[in-house]
Amino acid sequence: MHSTGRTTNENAARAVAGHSSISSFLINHGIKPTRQRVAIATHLFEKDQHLSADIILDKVNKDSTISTVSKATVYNTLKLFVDEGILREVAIDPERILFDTNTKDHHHILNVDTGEIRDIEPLQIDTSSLPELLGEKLDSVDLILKVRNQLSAPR
Amino acid sequence: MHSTGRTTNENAARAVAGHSSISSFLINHGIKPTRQRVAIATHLFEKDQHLSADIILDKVNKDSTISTVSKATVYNTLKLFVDEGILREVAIDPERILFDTNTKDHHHILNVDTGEIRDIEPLQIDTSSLPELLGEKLDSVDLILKVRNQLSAPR
DNA sequence: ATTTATGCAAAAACTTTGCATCCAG
DNA sequence: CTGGATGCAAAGTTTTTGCATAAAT
Repeated sequence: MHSTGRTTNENAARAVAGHSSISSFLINHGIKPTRQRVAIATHLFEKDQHLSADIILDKVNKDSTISTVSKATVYNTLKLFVDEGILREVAIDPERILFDTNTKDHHHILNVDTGEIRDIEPLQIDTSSLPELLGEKLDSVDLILKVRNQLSAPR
Repeated sequence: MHSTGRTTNENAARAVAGHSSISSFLINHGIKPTRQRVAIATHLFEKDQHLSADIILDKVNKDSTISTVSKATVYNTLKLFVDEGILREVAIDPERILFDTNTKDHHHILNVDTGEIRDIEPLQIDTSSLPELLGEKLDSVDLILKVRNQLSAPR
């Protein structure tokens, strides 16, 4: 229902590239660009990444060239960004709720040894054996491939 | 490394069916069957289900024909069950960490309107377009299909 | 001036830890 | 007895809420 002809992520990238046009990026999505929100958005959207609420808090308050922010505001702002569709909340690792700045259709690889998360292109999934959805429609497909380091036998 | 010729779930079902042989089920998995653990396991494994820590606490303490249990013990016991492989921690909904009594290979459908979670058989996934895993090996595949109720137009 | 939105301190909810107690050998 | 395991109160984290303040009309 946002009527730009551009995807969210192109906007985000452009906004960051164009430095302080983070503001217009937020405005374009119906979000008032307060100092705190601009500070949070600047750190969030600097690249595609998966961050937890308190990592974001740290980032923002360490480099507080823009503004310092409370924990509550970080949580509230992240929730707002999710509601407005510029950020995605993902349950990749049960240990931590992460926010994913890539809102395009994609899947994840989680290295359970290192905690590293990588984005991958959507894979083909054969849903022909799926039981029919009565009165329901498919909304999204979350796929997480968990991998481990090959510590021992290379074979 | 557990050497019964039976799957975990058959054991669980049998254990519950055979009433107080929950104890032997726990013992078979190297878990000392204390009163608290038996109480928790009895409620957990009564059927395949997805429960959060405090739902389990409620269940156990409401019907405390066996024992009453503190919150901490529920958390510690659940973690123990996960470590011993009779329970699975799943990140299906970012809002809540759930424990899944079905430890067989399977996937999930989450109805985001109702919060209901259903198990489904593993679907075929085409991994041919996957980037190669250098020094890593695939450990598990988590697939969550999110569905919505068809509130409006059926077409 | 009134209304609506914002940001944060405090409260609530969730999870972990340290230690007193229990139990098996 | 003794050593290891157990269970929980209390501490530590994380998240939400309610309200004082700020912005917009």
